[in-house]
Amino acid sequence: MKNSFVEPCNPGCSFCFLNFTDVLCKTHLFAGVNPEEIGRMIKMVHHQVRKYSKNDLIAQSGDDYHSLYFIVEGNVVGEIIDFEGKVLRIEELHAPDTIASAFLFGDHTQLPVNVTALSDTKILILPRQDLLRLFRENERILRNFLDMVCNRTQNLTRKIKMLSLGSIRSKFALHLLNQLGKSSDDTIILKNSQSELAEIFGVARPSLARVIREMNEEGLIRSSGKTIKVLDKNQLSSLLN
Amino acid sequence: MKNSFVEPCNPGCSFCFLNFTDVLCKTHLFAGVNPEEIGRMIKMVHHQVRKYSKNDLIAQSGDDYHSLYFIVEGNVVGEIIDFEGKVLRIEELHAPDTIASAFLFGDHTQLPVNVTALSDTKILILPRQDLLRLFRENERILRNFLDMVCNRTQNLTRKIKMLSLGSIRSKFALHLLNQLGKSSDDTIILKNSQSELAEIFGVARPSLARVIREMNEEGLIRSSGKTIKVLDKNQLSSLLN
DNA sequence: ATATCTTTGTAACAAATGTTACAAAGATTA
DNA sequence: TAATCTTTGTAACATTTGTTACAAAGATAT
Repeated sequence: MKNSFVEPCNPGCSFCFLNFTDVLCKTHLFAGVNPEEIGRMIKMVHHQVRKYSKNDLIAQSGDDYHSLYFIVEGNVVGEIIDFEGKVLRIEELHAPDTIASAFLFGDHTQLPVNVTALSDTKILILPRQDLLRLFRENERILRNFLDMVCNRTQNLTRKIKMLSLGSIRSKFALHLLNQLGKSSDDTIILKNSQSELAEIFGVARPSLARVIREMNEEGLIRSSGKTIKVLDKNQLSSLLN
Repeated sequence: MKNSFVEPCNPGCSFCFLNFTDVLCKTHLFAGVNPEEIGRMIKMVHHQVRKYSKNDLIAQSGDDYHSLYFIVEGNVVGEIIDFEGKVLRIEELHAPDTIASAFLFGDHTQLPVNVTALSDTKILILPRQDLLRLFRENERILRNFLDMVCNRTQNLTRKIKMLSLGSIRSKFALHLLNQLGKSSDDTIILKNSQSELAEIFGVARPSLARVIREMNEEGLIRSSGKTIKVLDKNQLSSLLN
């Protein structure tokens, strides 16, 4: 595991991030920056690599999140603890994800979750001020960060649009119209199973199946398995009100 | 309306943004930057002020959004047009809002809506590259932009959490626990009417009223009007699974 | 081909939510 | 105070969705 050929970034550095520049250039933040340049950039600013063992607490709900945490090795989980001490909600992150980048700026920088190591994990830590310095030094890194947050905003917005639609019928209609948008053909081949779609919509699988059958009976679509032909686009889009 | 004392920012400038620095310093992006500095910064980069009359189309769905649009005067609306030409969804923006800042970066920079002037409107336009230049020149502006997008991400995430909860009961429980979070007292005074809450939750108002009555009957809460005392915090939080 | 697993289709019933309508209680204004 | 408007509480009924269970159809591995 340990790479004995890597010189530490400075004489006091006991466990150097330079072991992980190949991982870092796979993160969104450093995409398109070559490993040498990443090394040069990070050496310029304050940084730290920390090792955690399985089940170690990496960060605690309520902590002020003033540094960006990159997972360079391992897996972590975000958990909310309720009043009784029970675990409530879980999101898993894997190596080369970035932890909670949306909480590094904005009015509330307190973490909303406990972050725990699921396996032996190594984290590169960059203080907020030093990340800002990287933004000034390398516009590509700034662009990458802006792309990350804007992409997330767009995804969240899409998800809210989906969840805001009242009925299963309208959620499915939105999904069909989105898939249709690209091609001029009226036939769609679903990429997800019914179970997956039901999960995305936040509904029960048999309920989705029933709605699909009803839409067939009413002549809105003609479906068989994953292949669906849209027969009445206008009526579908009128479901989105 | 016209301020005859303002010198244009350059000799070729027919309608100068310098009329609006007092508006711009109220935008999130330029918050904390004084009007003189805003003037100095914007003069350095490409920019444009455009006037629109009521009902003018400002930007069209599908347009590549390569410049940031500031509303310095007036009101606009974002609309989605369906296959039949009917207007589907509406969001209003007012003077000093910024239009669609989440679509200036990321993988998809095509606008998802038509933007139309609701009244006589003036828009300051800053190309993406020039906004990036402002970010390099003034860290406060960069911080403001990062704060804006991160705040939005946090809000959207909260909203998704709310919408993902299946039942009205659990949505109301989450709302109560959020309000409670700050104070150590167990009594809450709701800030919204039932109708507003129902709107936020995306449910029907009488349905919410029914759920509140049931939670009273079961001894979870004791409510009368907008005053609610939480009696069983543990059971409330167990609704969030 | 057989066995096994996953996906899809369906039905019966339970539970939750929406709809509509109206009355009571507060709040506001003349 | 009276009149009016808004908010809240409630009931009856319709509609939608969830739950559970099972069968049929595909897919995959042996």
